[in-house]
Amino acid sequence: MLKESTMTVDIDAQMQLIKRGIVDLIDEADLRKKIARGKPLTVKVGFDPTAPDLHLGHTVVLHKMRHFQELGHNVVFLIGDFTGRIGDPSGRSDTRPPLTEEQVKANAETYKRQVFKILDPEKTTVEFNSHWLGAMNAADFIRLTSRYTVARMLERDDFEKRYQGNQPIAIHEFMYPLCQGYDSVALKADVEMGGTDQRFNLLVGRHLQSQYGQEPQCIITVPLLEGLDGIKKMSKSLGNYIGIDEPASQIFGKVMSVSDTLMWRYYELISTRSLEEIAALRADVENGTRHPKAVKEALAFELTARYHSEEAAHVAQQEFNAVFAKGGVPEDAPTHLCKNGEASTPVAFLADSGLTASRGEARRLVAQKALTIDDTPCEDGATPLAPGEYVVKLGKKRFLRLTVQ
RNA sequence: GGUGGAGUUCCCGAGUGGCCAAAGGGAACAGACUGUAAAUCUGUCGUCGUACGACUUCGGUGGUUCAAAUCCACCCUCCACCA
Repeated sequence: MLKESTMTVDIDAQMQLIKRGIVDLIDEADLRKKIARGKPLTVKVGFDPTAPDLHLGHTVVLHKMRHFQELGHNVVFLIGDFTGRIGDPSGRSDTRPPLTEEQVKANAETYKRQVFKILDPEKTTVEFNSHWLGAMNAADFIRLTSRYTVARMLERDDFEKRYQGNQPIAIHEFMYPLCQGYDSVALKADVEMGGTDQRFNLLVGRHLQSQYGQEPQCIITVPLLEGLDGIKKMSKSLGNYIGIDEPASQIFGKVMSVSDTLMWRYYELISTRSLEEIAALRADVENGTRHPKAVKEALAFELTARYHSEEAAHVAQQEFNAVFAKGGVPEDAPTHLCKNGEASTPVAFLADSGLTASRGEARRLVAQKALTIDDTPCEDGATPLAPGEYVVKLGKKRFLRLTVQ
């Protein structure tokens, strides 16, 4: 009896961590049952091999995977090399060119290097779904498709909308969820996770597993992290992302540019602080004990340190404050050389150095008082600079070290 | 296979022969205010020129015209309906 009650507490503790920041858990009772057996669970998450550059948006689910690892479970990092070749239907984007095996391998290596900044390599299995999907023949595949109905397929939100709105749905789009679901069968997954946009696909896996005589997986969805604009989801194509491979100064600076509202979202979803700690920070900001900027710096520091190192984060923080609070210049500012004094007018070197897209833009910005040379505002774009070295600042974010011979 | 519709500058979207580099909105950028936050105000937002200006652009190619994003022909792409 005593033993059983301590077990229950243990499960409660696990559930608390698992449930942090998630949107759906289907089905909670199921998950408790699975955990109660005391065997490590197989937790599966799929990734698209065409985009190996991870950004903070992807890390939401990676952190959740990490939570499972901390609780002693096994995590499968599944690279959807087979499904990736078919093309993601929900995006309705252009058909992606098929990847070669070398590309897939290279991308997989990139993935590993990146994800193990969060995941524990010891407790992570990397798999490729071409192993089992590629081995299927037509008969196998049609057998798979017989396990699901069109009506149920049309329950998916975007299919439903398109069907009702007389928008086309290609047949292969139905295959994508089936393949993904079959991955769960092949891996005998206990849990599958993904963004909220994946909910339907995850549920298909649950159904297929029971069709194939397995115990259905539990599914967990995590929120889609908003990008730097604070509105749209973080994505590379929208350009509102923070890549985890970016230089420390970039990560730090980008986090600092995020709005105060969004900062709390990042805290909840991608920082390792406890929820209590975050609530305390929020209370302090609200009653004026702490400055929101300081809280944001702490977040920027944490994230920069994770993807680089504490030292790098310190440097990035110092530089950030030197540059933006005191008007300094970043270390990695681009340089430009005007040979023999040629093209040394501001309009010319701004455009030639690539700081502006065109001379017209340079001219406009100068007219708008955006240009500072050696801390002196410059409104004259037409007068050549004398030979020497200059520090050029354009607006708040563009810098140039200029040498005129 | 047939019929009809659509393709405009980063995005959405006006524009049916000259007054169109092309309305409006969004995004973006700059300035003021700040904490490289938010909100707000102002301005900019094809290229080249200090500029009245010149040049390039409205899916592609060719044509009509003094003049085309706007008209015609063919082509490409996308979509809908019917089969």
